[in-house]
Amino acid sequence: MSAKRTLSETELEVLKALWELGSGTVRSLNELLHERGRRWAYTTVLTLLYRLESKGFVASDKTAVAHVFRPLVSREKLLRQRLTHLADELCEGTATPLVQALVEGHRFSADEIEQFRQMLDELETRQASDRPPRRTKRNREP
Amino acid sequence: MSAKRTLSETELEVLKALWELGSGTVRSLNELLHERGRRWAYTTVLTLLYRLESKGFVASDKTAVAHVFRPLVSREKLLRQRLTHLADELCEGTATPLVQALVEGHRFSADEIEQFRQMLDELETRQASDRPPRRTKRNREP
DNA sequence: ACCGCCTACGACGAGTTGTAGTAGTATGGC
DNA sequence: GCCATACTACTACAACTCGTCGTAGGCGGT
Repeated sequence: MSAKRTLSETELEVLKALWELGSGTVRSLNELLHERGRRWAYTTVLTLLYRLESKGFVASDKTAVAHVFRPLVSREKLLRQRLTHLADELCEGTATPLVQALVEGHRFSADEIEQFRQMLDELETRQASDRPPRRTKRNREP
Repeated sequence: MSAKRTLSETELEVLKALWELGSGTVRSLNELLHERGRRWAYTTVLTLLYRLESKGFVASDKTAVAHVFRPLVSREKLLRQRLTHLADELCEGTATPLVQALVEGHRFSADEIEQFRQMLDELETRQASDRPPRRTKRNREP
């Protein structure tokens, strides 16, 4: 129940497998991981899932005999979490230096750059019009 | 000599103090940290500096009696490093999802957005001249 | 020769990680 | 109804990291 924010290497690997499957039992996850080259004992995967659960990254449906695990955080959410953490750690919470470091540290194609421009456009109009509360994905009529 | 990439909380705190000072002895660093509320024994700071050194984040000039430590990585470099690691971990090395997560997860001012546009412009021209390998629909204009 | 500062190294308990084993429970086939 | 099987809950444990020093020994000034 203690929501810790750090994932070990192996825990992340299991979480990624879970993202791939959407959801699954220990067995199905272990099979997928086996294909990926991970030769783990069944209980090892189980342990990792427990740890993921106690850290708040996955949840399990325990109605069936074999519990079905599902991710509680998406890759995108985890990314946002990590980026926020990074901003807090190194930039007093501001994100601008992150953007800067990103564009300086990576080579983007012209297409990607164009895509970023569109993201900026969209962001701008959204923030300009969508002033009041908090945007969820519920869009009203077109 | 083993270049490890992880920094503990306290190690990062010392590194940040070192960034602030530019460079400094154990004593000067400890004084700064003391002002920041960190009540550490002298040798604690020394130990943390050793660990930072062995991980490749700082170096020391040992000619004087009191060794003078200096950072080997800037905040920007560390940021880039972390972002690259994040991309490798979660996005198979691609950085685009990071950009996406950044703009989705943070609220930027109009000024910042404008600034990002300029960064994109600059990036584009730099990459266009810097290297002519990839011909996409990049439309040049007079 | 002594004082004070400095470094090199060891230490140590708490927590995390990787990797299971085991004991006990529920279930489906006969 | 009973047994083999599959599954979970719990325990284990060595290696490693972290936070936090303590101590022994060297050197340069008075």
